[in-house]
Amino acid sequence: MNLKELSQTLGLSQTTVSRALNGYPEVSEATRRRVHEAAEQHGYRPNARARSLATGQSMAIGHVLPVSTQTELVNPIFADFLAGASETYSAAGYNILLTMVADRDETETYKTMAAEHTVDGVIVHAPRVEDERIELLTRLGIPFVVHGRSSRVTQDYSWLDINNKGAFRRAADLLMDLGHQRIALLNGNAGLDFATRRRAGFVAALEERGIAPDESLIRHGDMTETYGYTSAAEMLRRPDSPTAFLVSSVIPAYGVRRAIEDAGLRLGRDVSVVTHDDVLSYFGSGNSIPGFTSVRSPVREAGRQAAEMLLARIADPETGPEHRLLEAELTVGLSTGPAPLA
Amino acid sequence: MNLKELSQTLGLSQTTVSRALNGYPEVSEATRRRVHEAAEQHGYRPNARARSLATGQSMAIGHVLPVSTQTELVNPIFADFLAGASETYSAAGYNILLTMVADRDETETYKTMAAEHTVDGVIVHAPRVEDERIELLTRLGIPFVVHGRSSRVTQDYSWLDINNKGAFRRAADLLMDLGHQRIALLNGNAGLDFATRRRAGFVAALEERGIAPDESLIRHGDMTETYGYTSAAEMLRRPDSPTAFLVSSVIPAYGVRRAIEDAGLRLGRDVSVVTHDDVLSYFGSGNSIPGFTSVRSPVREAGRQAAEMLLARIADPETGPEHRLLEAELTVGLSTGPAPLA
DNA sequence: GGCAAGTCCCAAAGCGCTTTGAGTGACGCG
DNA sequence: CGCGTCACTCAAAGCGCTTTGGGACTTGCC
Repeated sequence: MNLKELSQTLGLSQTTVSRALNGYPEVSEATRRRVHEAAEQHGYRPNARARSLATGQSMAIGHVLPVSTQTELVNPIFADFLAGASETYSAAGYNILLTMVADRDETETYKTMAAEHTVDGVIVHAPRVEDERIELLTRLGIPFVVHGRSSRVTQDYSWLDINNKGAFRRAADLLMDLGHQRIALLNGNAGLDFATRRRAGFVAALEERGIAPDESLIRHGDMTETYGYTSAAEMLRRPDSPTAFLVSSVIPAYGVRRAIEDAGLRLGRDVSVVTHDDVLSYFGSGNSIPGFTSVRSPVREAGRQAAEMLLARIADPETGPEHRLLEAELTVGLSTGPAPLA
Repeated sequence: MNLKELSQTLGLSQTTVSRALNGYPEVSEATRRRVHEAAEQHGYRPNARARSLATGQSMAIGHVLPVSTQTELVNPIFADFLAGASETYSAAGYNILLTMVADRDETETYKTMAAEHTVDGVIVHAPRVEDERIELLTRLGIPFVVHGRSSRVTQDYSWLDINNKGAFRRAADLLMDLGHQRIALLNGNAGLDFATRRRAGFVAALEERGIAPDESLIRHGDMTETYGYTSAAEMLRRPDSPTAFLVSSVIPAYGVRRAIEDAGLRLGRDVSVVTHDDVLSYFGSGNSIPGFTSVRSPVREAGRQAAEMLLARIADPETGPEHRLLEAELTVGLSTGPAPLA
């Protein structure tokens, strides 16, 4: 059943039926009701392709997820972020157009999206310190919101980020308050903006207390369990092993935990761990005592809000860029304790 | 730049330009080259919306991911599955249209997709034992492939599954070979088909050796870390606590591990754990010794293959349904050992 | 009663592409 | 030289919707 057929059965023109369905005021209430009933009865829904062509809107938002070239890793936080965004979209009738590409092919994907008009807007994930995508999207004229920020980009753009620097500064402060002096940082991939900010927060906290950060205790890498395990195992073998770890995600934190236990040490007593936890739904602490002390931020909520910001920009491109900084909260769990006496 | 403009600059008709670009034989090589060069130079790409309307294909595949109503959980294996599928799609010019909905709203989503012609095909995720979506999609005439199976559906349909029953039978056999008699099963959500099959494999293995399965040692639930932790903690407090756990995913397995350690026991010595591991990229064991003994199956590869099957069906709807059963492999890690003497 | 304003509805023109059906010119052959 | 065949190219008709620009018919007011 298409519009033509529906209007014929109703004895009305396509115009009137279309207007009735789309809530235009030029249609009497009686007609509108008739039309709605007939549409309901025949199961009529406007063909999305035709509608898109006519309106010029595709009612789809592009999400381009980078797949790490090294480990083929898809960061699991994306699933929760998308779940949040999806709520906002479906309420507004938008769909998610998902593309997963090796990170170096991303710009090509955006160009295609722009040229083929496949999406009405884009969320930029995992921005790098210097990210050419922002300039590219601006040039292409596609509305976008960045999940995170790109420190070295000078132009103004919409972003939603969590206070990574503040979060890691506080986490480091907590550990130092507990007496820890040798703290390792297992960070995300170098080049990613959030990793840089976390590192900056960590380093700032140390330096404030007159501790020189030890480069050999700072690592960057894809946030896998193995990364956490191997890094921690190696560091714990050293004579001057760290007494605490600050870990960028709960997944490698589990690896760190495994390394600690393998070394015959006890988590929270011999070695402390603070993790950044993006409140992943499958690690939800439910009603049990939280395993890890962590700085947590609600990814799902971030997804919801980023989507809102984007839809607002699409609806009114005139409004200037918007910025939102979400704070992470520090939750003390069982993985931290006073530094052991040397 | 659209087709009309491009053809004008070239002094050709739209037909010829379109044909040249789409590789039809009626165009001379010289003309084709000229057209391609001009397209390249002006950055012309056909408008996807217009093309879709004209061809009747939307070049998008729908993936409807269920979000658990209880825990708001998005199963993280989807990320890897999608990454695999995405490879196949992008090679063929297809996009992923992602929808995340509370599991009970799924049928509505499919109806909308069918009525609005938003997708050319669909992958069905997380099928239940009795899943009305299969009948619905058949009726709607949307090509689909099920990732998993639905045991009580009698009609024939395309699916790609792993041998869940066989995998859990072998895992249980391994544990019993090691002398374990009291084995707990932390399964996925009841009602999900794979959970039923895993349970069946587990129960069959036990009964083959004359062991009556103890219902109080079998649990169903969303596969979170907390689920693993609380279930195991509770079971380990009992006087007749299990000496081994068979866990449906690596995430709750980490919870089980935590419970074991909290109880002052040692994993792999006092208590054994075998987990089903979907080879999640972020748990990639890399070059470290695998932490858990596990039955593993390559989700990413499953995504790739399921996508291939679907595209084949779309290309030629005449071919009958296809079935693929992938085997899981049993990898022995450090989490299993002989049953402790009573 | 006449006119303006309001209400409701319509025909037709796009949106940018693919594809049908036809036409034109060049060429080879008898 | 005339005719049939290729090899290319074209104009125009959709695809199914939205939206412009009116038109017809009521109603209200002077």
